[in-house]
Amino acid sequence: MKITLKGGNSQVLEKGQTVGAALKACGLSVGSDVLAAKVNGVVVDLSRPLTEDAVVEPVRFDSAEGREVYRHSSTHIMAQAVKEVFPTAQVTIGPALEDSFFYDFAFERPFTPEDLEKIEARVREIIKRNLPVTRKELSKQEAIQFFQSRGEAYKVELIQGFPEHEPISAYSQGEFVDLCRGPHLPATGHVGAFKLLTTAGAYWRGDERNPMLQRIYGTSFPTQAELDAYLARLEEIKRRDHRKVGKELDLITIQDEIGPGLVLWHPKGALVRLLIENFWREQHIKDGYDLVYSPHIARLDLWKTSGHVDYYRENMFAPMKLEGSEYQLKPMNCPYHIMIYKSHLRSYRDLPIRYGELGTVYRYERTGVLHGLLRVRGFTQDDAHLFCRPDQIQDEVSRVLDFTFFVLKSFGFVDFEIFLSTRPEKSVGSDDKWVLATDSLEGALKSRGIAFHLDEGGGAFYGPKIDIKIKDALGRSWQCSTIQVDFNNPERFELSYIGEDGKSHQPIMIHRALMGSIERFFGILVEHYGGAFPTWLAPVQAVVMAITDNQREYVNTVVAQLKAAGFRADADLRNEKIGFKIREAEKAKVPYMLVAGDREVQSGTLSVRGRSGANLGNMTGAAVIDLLRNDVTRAQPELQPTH
RNA sequence: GCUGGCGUAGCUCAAUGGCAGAGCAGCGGUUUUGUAAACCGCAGGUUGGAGGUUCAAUUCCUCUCGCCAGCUCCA
Repeated sequence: MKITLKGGNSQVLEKGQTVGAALKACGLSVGSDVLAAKVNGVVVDLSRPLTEDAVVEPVRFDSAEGREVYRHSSTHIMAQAVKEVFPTAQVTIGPALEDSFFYDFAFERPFTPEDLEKIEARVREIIKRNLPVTRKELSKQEAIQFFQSRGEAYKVELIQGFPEHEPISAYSQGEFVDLCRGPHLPATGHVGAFKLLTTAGAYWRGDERNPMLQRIYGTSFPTQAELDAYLARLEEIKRRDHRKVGKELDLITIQDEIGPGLVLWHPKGALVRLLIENFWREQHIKDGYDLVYSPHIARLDLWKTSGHVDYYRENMFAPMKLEGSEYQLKPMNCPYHIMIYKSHLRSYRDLPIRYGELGTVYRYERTGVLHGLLRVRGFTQDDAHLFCRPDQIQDEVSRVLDFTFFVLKSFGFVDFEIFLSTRPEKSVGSDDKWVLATDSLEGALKSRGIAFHLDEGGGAFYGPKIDIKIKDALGRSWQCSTIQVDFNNPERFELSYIGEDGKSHQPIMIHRALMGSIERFFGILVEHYGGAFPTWLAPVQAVVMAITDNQREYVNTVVAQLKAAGFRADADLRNEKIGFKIREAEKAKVPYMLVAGDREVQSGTLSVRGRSGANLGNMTGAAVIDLLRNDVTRAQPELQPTH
């Protein structure tokens, strides 16, 4: 058989040689960094025998596939350790995650931190034993018998769900045998640095009616340095947590007395929010939206017409009775915008119509899902509804895409991931409509040269959608923006417009949100910047500090000058040393610190210190204003919506 | 909603059945200060809430509210 190393030379080998041997024969030095191999594009164990011509390629930790193999073997080692330390624990499933892995065990009690220490010690020992990992294939019957004999009821249940006549693979390392598709590392000694992270409860097969299993999370890396870097990143995520930073910077609180998931915006947080909202409104008006307002409650009948009572009830606050009819706190803005549309007879000439609103909605979220600002019960959507003719969908969506990227970039997000979700199994609307809408969305993405992932069947029941995920400074993705075509509401509310032909037609409706929820977006912004907002969003842009009481008057004059120029500046005239004032301003993440002592008063300047200690030298008040002005305009991208 | 952990001063955290404590912040004073913490003093509490066990509960038990980590959910 002819074996070719991808991008390298070929060798003719006898059948039955292992993949590892083949890689070597092709001239590759196979060290412990080679974890597995791709044979004709499929990742397999190095110990797999080859039987026919193939292109082979080493898999290392630097690829997603390599990391998966590495973490998967790591979780097997952890499972082996748990079985050795706690023989009564039953194994269930244990997959690799992006940066880590977990394994779920059926055990009579939760694992304690002391248990984890014991398990981790045993893991190190198993790594040291350097047990070879071997694969064997069993028939379904053999597999069931084998795992039954070992008392692994969950494995048996899994196998029973497998197809009848396909062989089932199991991997063993020493005494430990696990049902597993593989592939795996050649031996346990290939794992370098290992750490158990946390424990958690998790339902068997993710179903809350099933027994609760004990999940252990862990991670592993080839070197201690890589593990340390990962742990440092986790620390950084903790440091930037918007709940912590929000409290430290006095931006927002969520208080028990007010209620869970309900946010109080303190003056500084409210100011940042105001700046976000002002920007949002200005840009929407520029981009051809009509801004509207709608009330927080409406008759329950409206929500019956919209279908929310039928399909969304469990996420709605209970209705309240008033004057013999029921009213509902709004979970969505769309019905109101629809009613504004319906308040006139519309002509095809009026379309598209774009109604935008920073609309506050209330949703009853189950207590367990609430999470700081990222998941709340009362929040403001940057919502808009576009009503257009079917032939306008693509242009409208292209326009929204341009606008979305413009807005997101303005807030400092530059990495995006785009998903196009198509028709799910349960859906409303004719085939024609779905095809037209889906083609229009795809056409819009293509017209802008935007790469996207296809999420087949991931659309809403009422229409296809485009979701945009942003990546923050720590590389985490967040879904904020969504553009959804809706065939359902125009139908339910019997929307119409008079076409060129003088007949009545149904408009297409598009829901879209750019930031999603202001609360959530604000939380993400706080974490993205670690509280150090860019100057245009900073609640306090500059603090002018007096060294001694001698400069009080001078400082006040400078502050007045900055304020007159439209900047947010405070004076710090307290009886404190300059080091203390600097420290406080640094902790408050103020972008500019302007120090005035006798020298500055003499020369009519300020000693300018940037956030995080940058010494920007001495400048006049006018020069400081230029500096701030530059900084503020630089943060707003030169780019404009391109349509 | 489920599993586990947690809840003490404005904040961060001590005290494990026996008088509730520290640092920071706050207030008063001293100090007039040069780029991330000057010094002295004062005040600050229904230990999340309700009930129970006990001579005695922050500590043990029950219920409840909230938070945290997950699970589930997110038409």
